[in-house]
Amino acid sequence: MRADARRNRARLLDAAEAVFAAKGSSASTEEVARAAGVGIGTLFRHFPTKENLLEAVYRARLRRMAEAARQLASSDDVGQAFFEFLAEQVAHSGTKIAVADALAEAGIDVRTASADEGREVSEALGMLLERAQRAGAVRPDVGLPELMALLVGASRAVEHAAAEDVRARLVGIILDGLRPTAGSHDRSP
Amino acid sequence: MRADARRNRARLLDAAEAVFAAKGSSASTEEVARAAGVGIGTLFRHFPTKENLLEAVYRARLRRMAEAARQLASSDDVGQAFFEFLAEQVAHSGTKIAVADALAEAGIDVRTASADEGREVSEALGMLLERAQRAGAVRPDVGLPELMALLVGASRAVEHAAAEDVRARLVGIILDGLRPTAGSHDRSP
DNA sequence: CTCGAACCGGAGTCACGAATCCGATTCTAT
DNA sequence: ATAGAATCGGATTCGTGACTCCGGTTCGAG
Repeated sequence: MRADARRNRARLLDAAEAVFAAKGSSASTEEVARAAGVGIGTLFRHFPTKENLLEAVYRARLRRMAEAARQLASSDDVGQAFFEFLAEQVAHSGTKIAVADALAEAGIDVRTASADEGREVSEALGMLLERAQRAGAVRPDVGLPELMALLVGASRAVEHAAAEDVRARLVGIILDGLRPTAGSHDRSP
Repeated sequence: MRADARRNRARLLDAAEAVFAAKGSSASTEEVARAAGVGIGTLFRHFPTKENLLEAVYRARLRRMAEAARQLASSDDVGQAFFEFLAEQVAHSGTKIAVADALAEAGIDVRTASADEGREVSEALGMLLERAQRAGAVRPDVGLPELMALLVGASRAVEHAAAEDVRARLVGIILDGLRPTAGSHDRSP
C-alpha cells in the first residue's frame, strides 16, 4: 500500500469520526470527503460503501474503548477505576453522538460483522465489572448486558442535557444506581 | 371539516405513530400512508410536510405523557407513583423507539414549535418530581432537567437490552440512582 | 531519471423519497 | 335526490445523496 494511500485512509477515518460525531451518521459522504481534504472517489475506493465507512469508525472506537477498559482493569483501586471509566466514556463520548451510535450499531455489528471488536469490548468490560464487583464497589446483581445498555443510555441522556453541571449531576445519578449502597448525594463537588 | 377528513387524519396519526415507533422516524411517508389505508395525497394534505407529521405525533405523545404525570401527581403515595410513572414511560415507551425520539425531537420543539406541549410536560413532571421529593422518595439534588434527560437515556438504554429481565433490572438500576438512599438490590422481584 | 502501476479527483449516473397536481370520488346542505 | 364543494389517490416531478468511471497525477523500483 502506497504511503499517500495510507495517509488518506487515516485522514478519512479521522474526518469521518469527527463529522459523524458532530452531525450524526446521516451526514453525507461528500462532507466527510471534504473534511478529510480528499475527493469522493478516494473515499469510495478506501471504503466501498458508506456502511463500510461507518463500520470502520465504530470498530476503531470500540477498539479504543476496549483498550481503555483493559488498562483500568489492572488499576490499584478497581472500584474507582470502574466509575472513572464510565464517566470518561459517557462524558467525553467523542464530542457528541459518537459513542452512543457506535455502541448502538455495535449491538448489531457484534452479531454480524465486527464480531472481533465486540467481543474485545465485552471481555474487557466484563473483566472490569467483575473486579469492581469483587472489590465491593458495584452492586452484585448488575450483569454485562445491563452495563452495556446503561452505557448507551447514559450517553444518550447526556446528549440531551445542555448545561455542563446538569450533565455532571446526571452521570452521578446514573452511576449511583450502580453502587451497592447510595453514595454521597452532594449537589456540588 | 368533513367527517371522513377527520377520520383520515386520525388514522394517519395512529399509523404514523406505529410506523415511526417500529422503524424509526426515517420511515417513508408512503409507508405511513399505506399503513393508514389512504393515498399519499391525503397524507400531504393533512400534514403538508413530513416534519409536520412528525411534530404532530410528538405533540400527541407529549400530551398523553403530561396527562399521565398530572394524574399521578395527586396520588396517595406520590413516591411510588413517581417511580411507577417512570417505569411505565420507559418500559412501555410506545413499542420501540418512540418515546426516545419523541423526547429527543421535543427537546428541539420545546424551544421552537411545540412549546405548549413541552411546557405542559415540564410543568406536570416538575410537579410530580417536587412532590415525590417532598415526600422523601427522591433525592433532593435532582432537578427537572436531569429527570428529563434521564428519561430519554433510560428509554434508549432499554432499547438496547433485548432480554426482558435485563430490561427490568436496567430500569431498576437507573431508578435506584434517584432514590435518597439505595433501595433493595434484589435481583429477583 | 524514467516508466509503469497505483492512486487521485470530480463530473456524471442512478435510485429513492418528499412533495405536487389534477381528474375521479365522496360527502352534506338544500 | 342533487348540485357542487371538499376530499381522495396515485402518477409525476424534483432534489438529494450514494456510488461509478476515467483522464490526469503522483509515487517508487530499477
